[in-house]
Amino acid sequence: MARKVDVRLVFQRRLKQARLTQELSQRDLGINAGLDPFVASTRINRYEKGIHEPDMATVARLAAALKVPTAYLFAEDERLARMILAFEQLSATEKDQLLKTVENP
Amino acid sequence: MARKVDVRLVFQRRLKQARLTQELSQRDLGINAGLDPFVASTRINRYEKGIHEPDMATVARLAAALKVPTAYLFAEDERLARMILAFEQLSATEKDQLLKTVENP
DNA sequence: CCTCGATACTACGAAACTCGTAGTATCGCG
DNA sequence: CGCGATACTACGAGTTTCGTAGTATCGAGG
Repeated sequence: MARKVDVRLVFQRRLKQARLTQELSQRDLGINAGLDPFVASTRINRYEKGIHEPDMATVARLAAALKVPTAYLFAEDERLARMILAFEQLSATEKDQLLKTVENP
Repeated sequence: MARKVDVRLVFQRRLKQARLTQELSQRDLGINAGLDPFVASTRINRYEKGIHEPDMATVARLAAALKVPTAYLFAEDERLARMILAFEQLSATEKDQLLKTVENP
């Protein structure tokens, strides 16, 4: 029953890592996500450090600014995280095809 | 730029649907997620109706009670949602194999 | 039709949390 | 060292969620 890595830690890690991948400062990420430029740095910092939790709307805007699906930021399992990113790169038909093979036992 | 279905609506929908799939009442879902039995019904109801937002820790416990990955509850895209559920059913080696094929352009 | 149990839902004030403000600390480089 | 950019934080105000205490609705049985 134990062993559940806190989602908040997962969120922090994925947020920071995705930001660094996009080569954005905390401030610029916040601005790109539509936050007031005067508070962008402060708020992103608090989200990455786990001091505060953003609401869902903010999470979605962050994900958009980071060019990742919102779900990615909550993927505890590393393999699932990679799959989410890879899946997004596929065309609609490729997605359908992949689903067809994976969903059938 | 418009067209972003609110994540909150997605969350509400997936939460409710997953609960019905597990054939749980709002109350029982809350209890299974570790909420005080006296407030379980109230709180789950508010989450499903979008009146309040649960914090991340609560979301994770809800996902566990619903037997879905936390990320699933935030998957805006229907195909991605299905993929997340299907992916979880795979063995470790199957996941690795699938990733290998999908991650290579 | 009417009641009863279970399920779904809601108003209200108290408690908990995030917010903006106004900074300080640290890092990289000339 | 000094400067600009980036990272980080204490504090009170404002917002949000919380528990309490219900009411509304639905479905089956009498």
